[in-house]
Amino acid sequence: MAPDAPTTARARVRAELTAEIKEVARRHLAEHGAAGLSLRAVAREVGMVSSAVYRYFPSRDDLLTALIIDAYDAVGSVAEDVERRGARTTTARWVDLAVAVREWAIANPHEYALIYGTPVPGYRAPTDTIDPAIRVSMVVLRLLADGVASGEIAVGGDVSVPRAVHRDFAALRDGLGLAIPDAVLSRGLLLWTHVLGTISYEMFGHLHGLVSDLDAFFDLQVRRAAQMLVAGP
Amino acid sequence: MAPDAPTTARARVRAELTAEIKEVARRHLAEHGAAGLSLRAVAREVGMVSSAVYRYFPSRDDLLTALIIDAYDAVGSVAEDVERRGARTTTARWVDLAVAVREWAIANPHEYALIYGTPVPGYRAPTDTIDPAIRVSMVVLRLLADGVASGEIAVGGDVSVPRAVHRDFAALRDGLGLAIPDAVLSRGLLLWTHVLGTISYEMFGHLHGLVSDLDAFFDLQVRRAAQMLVAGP
DNA sequence: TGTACATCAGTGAACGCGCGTTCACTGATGTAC
DNA sequence: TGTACATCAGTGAACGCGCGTTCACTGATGTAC
Repeated sequence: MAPDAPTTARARVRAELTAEIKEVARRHLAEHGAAGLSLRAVAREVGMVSSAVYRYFPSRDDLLTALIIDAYDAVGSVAEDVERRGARTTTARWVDLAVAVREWAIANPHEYALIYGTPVPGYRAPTDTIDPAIRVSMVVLRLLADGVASGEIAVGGDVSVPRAVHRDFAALRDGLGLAIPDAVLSRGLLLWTHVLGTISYEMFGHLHGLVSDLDAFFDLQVRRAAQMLVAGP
Repeated sequence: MAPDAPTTARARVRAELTAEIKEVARRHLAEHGAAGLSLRAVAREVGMVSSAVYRYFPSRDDLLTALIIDAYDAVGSVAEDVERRGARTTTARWVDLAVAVREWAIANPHEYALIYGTPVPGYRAPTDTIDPAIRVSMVVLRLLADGVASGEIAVGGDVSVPRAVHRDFAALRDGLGLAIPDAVLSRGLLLWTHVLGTISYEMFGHLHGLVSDLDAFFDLQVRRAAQMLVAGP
């Protein structure tokens, strides 16, 4: 988190205020959405004049970027923490991971929307967001590789993957040094997309009126996804 | 579409202008997002003074509601049209349906975001949106029922569904008069969520840099989903 | 340890902009007799 | 077919608001000698 322990009093206050601005901005995000995030309103609540915020963030977009990075890091470390909690079966890991991500989303709906919802119009994500953005995916991919290595995930037979997709899969596999056959990669991505799709469906209100016990529904669907993952093909 | 053929010249002009306002608003939506949709900007482009728009839509939210209903109706009729194009195998219908929805999304990215992305903050959808909203789901559910009836979809054995979820599934089934066992309903929803999840992933930029041939990737994933759907359990 | 200077945080005013919505009004279109 | 009246579309000004960003400035904190 902190790159260096702040030495001087001024540096310490600066770090604290930066954190406070982000904290208030996160709350405003929750109330008015990303497009309605206003520097002036944040400044008002922090107790600064609006121009003072520019000492901390050079523009509104930079503040937004900081929030996006924090959100990716938050859900990323949630995922990593779950994985650290002991080595169990592939299906149990899958279910725990999905449940943890959903719980984070429910606890932080607007931060979820910020990273998995509609992109903020006019906003171009800088390259700083790439590394935090892939942390969750990395956890999923390691889970797939472990499952293949342990034999829990049945690789399955003849899945013909188009050449272009095979190249993408190979690049992903080799770039990360993870041994995941095309068939498993395809299946894993399919089922993980389902997990995030279900969370989005729930968060964005599409299950309203259809599903009454959302916890039970999610649990059921994620367990079935885990079964499909290991069963093959 | 039109509830009644407009009789008088005034009524005809009114219908035309209402359509034109929506058309311009749709374009603005595409450029600035839902939160940035401005009545004044739309009025300016239509060539009216801003207050004149209030003759057609009583508020900004009503204009937004009209756009949301139109978007649901557009993708709904795309789905229904695909289904009307002859009766074939369940897997072929599934793939065609998914591909058609994705093509609509690519052609109308901001209308897709409007209905499947982050909800507009502060906007509460009125009940008028419910019926158009479920058209696509209805097509999917009919496809599941047909697949079960024809025997193409293997029902599979012992899927234990929690009581609460079973009640929701039963309500859905009975409300629509479609014979879809719990196991198939669960699997169908799981895989359809994957389809929309993959489309959202692509539309919202999460596959950028990972997948180069998006058409081939989507095609592969959707075919695999179709196989999983019919295979059971 | 003390002083001189540089750096930084925060102020307050201003620029120029856009927004949704209301209201009294003019003039055109439609309707009833 | 012609006239009197009601309805409707569109105008233009106004209200009250909020926004991001810049800039010259004061005063406090940190640093080098």
